[in-house]
Amino acid sequence: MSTLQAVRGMHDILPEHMPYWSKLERALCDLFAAYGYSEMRLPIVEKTELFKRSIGEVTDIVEKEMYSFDDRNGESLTLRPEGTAGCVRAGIEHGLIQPQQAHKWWYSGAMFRHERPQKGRYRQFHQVGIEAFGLEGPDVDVELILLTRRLWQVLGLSAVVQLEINTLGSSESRHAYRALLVEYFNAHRDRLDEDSVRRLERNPLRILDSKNPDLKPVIEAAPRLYDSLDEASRTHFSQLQELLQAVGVSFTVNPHLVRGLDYYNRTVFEWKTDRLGAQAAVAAGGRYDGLVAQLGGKPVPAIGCALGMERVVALLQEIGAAPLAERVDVYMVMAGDAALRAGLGLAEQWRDDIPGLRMLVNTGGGSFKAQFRRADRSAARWAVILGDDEVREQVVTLKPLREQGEQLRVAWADASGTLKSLLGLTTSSMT
RNA sequence: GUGGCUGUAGCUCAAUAGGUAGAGCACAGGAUUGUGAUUCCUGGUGUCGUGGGUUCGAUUCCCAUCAGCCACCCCA
Repeated sequence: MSTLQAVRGMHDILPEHMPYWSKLERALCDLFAAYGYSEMRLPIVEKTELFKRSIGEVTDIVEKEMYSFDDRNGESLTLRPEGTAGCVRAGIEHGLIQPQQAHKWWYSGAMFRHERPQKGRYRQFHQVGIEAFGLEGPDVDVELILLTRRLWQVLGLSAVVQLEINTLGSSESRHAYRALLVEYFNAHRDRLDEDSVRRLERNPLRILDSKNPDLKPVIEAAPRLYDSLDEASRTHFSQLQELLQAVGVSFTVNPHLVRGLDYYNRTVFEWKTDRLGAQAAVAAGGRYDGLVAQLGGKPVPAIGCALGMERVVALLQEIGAAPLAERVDVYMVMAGDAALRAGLGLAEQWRDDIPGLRMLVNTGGGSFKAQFRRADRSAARWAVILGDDEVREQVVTLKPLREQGEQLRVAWADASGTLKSLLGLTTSSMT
């Protein structure tokens, strides 16, 4: 192969896509500030052991999807496949996660999973993680859902996402149920398909969610999770539903909603869409009350949620959302060496005089026609014209590009004042 | 990891029952010796994804490989 290509599944996000990303990122930042969640930044690489102990040894992620390698000292390191483990590790390591204390954090960044690339699925992808520690819920469970629901509202995506919730019960009741299920499906092993036999070892709860219609009778006769649910989890779940109803959040209970990571318990939820092909989950999360202790911290309840940024961006494009357009105030058109010399200086002076000014100075020469074409395509509101005549008379010509109007000729000494009032710029206009 | 489809100019695509390729858009210059649309004229580029095989000759046929897409699986 003579030309270099990006590594499979690791995509470039080009300038033309950034307006959608910026729209999402700004909305998120505003929301986190509004709800009182603090940002943290975490390493992309962690010890492999961390993911094995948190996500679970027999999950797909740990068994076959991690980018792991040996460090120079022989220790196994891994490119993070998800964010919660590193967040919990950091919280414990710095003594932040303590009983009787609440913390609400968020972070974002690249995650890595060696899966087959597909629409909405990449080997390097970006997640926003939201975590809350030290709170039993279900009030904080609802807050997390409300925060994400508000994000959809802000982005105009409410109509294309639906909320599903479920409970997995306490770790104990979940494990008891799991054993019950394994026993049941083992007794009917001959009626399972190949995938489900494999799931029997790995994640038996997922058999319940099989897409194979042949399995429907076996699945319907299987023991139900709700029958094994402990009393406290039952109460937690019904309070959660009452609170959601009280604040007008619509949802469906999906008894088959199971998370792929081992550490979840009690509340799990998922925002799904039918606009992105098979990759339906846009954001998903749940409680992980046992994880902090499991990783060596004190027992502290926690809940978290992850949002797939590529998927949200894809949704924004899918529904034809308006990208966040960058404003351009002025495009400077120049003809000749004298104009270039004068123009570069004038432009710098205006940048000093007019805070917030967004000005493109023509580079690379070109005829007036070409320069005006560039000015037009830049979406600038005004063209500043500097040719031989203007340089001789020490003036600039200002031409409105977005609306009808006469050209103005302004002396260099007055130009920044005139521009400032024409543009109506104040120091705080940062659109 | 499994299966199906695809891969030609910067982008979207066409063509050649095997004889080394075109169009639109975009870009540059001009008609308009200093003014954005439209129109018209002019201009260039392709290792036809990569490697190998068959053939006098392969972009076309065969094999492999890489990548993309779609689904399974899994998940954000």
